[in-house]
Amino acid sequence: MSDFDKHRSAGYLANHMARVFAHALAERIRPLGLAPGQFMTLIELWREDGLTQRDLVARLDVEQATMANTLKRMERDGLIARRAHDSDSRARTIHLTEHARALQGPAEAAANAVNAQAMRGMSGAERSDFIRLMTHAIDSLKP
Amino acid sequence: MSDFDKHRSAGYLANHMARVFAHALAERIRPLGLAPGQFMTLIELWREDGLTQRDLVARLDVEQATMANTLKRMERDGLIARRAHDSDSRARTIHLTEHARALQGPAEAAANAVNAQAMRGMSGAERSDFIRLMTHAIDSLKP
DNA sequence: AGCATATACATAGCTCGCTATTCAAAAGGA
DNA sequence: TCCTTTTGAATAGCGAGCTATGTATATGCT
Repeated sequence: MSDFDKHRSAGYLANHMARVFAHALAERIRPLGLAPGQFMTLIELWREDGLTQRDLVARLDVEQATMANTLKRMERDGLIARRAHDSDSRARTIHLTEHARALQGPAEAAANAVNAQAMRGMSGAERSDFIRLMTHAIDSLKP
Repeated sequence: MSDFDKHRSAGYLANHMARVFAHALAERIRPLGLAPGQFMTLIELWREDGLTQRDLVARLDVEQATMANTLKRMERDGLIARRAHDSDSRARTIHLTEHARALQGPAEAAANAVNAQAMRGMSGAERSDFIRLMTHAIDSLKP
């Protein structure tokens, strides 16, 4: 009846692939007490501490409400602390705890391992095509 | 401090890409009263009606609990009806309503349009590489 | 036949996306 | 200065993914 084949649909594959990536990452960082959504936030804070929620929203391209909830969980889990902003009393700056700082090495190793596993068997050219084509799709779909 | 670049991380891009795909699809099928998670289930039921929840779980590679909740929402929204299974009283067969059947054309058109937009500007070879490399990553990560 | 195991589904409770709304503070214009 | 608009963040509520558990029915073994 239909010519729609999900195994040839970029959108279906993108969803499926994101789920298996998230699952693989979750397995590896769970022992560290981390969840995948927290990981991306940590990456930005490892790069630069003391960002505001607004900064993180811009860097990670998620909605503000999503980030607010992620930060709430991270605060609950002892990964971040928030301090009053110097010059804007609406904002708070976000700071890694010692514990979160200590996780950088193992967490990045976990992410690198997952990426390596996903691309195992791809040539170097295929790997850069893969990255390039995903970036292309993102740019083409983003409003 | 770190050599981790999210714009070169397959996992980060996979997550980001899945989000923009889902957002683009959601926008286009919302007028039909559909959400993205329901769409994939409908694809299977358009192909073959009267499947069980178990069949759908196997075909779509999601967890049983995820499918149970999706089906509950689809029943609530008048997309499916469930009937007692012929020979197994634990199971129920899942049947599309007339309304859901009528959505096949426009919904598949929406999905095709999103895929086309994502791959706009890719050559034919790049498109098939894209599909192939995503499939490769899924297979490499799946347990 | 009877009991143990396996299976189909439902439910609870979590993460992490989203939209929409609200609130307080900052910035800007008259 | 005062008022409007903009902006930073929180919250409510939903979808869709997950794990873990519960419950009823089938199935299989002895």
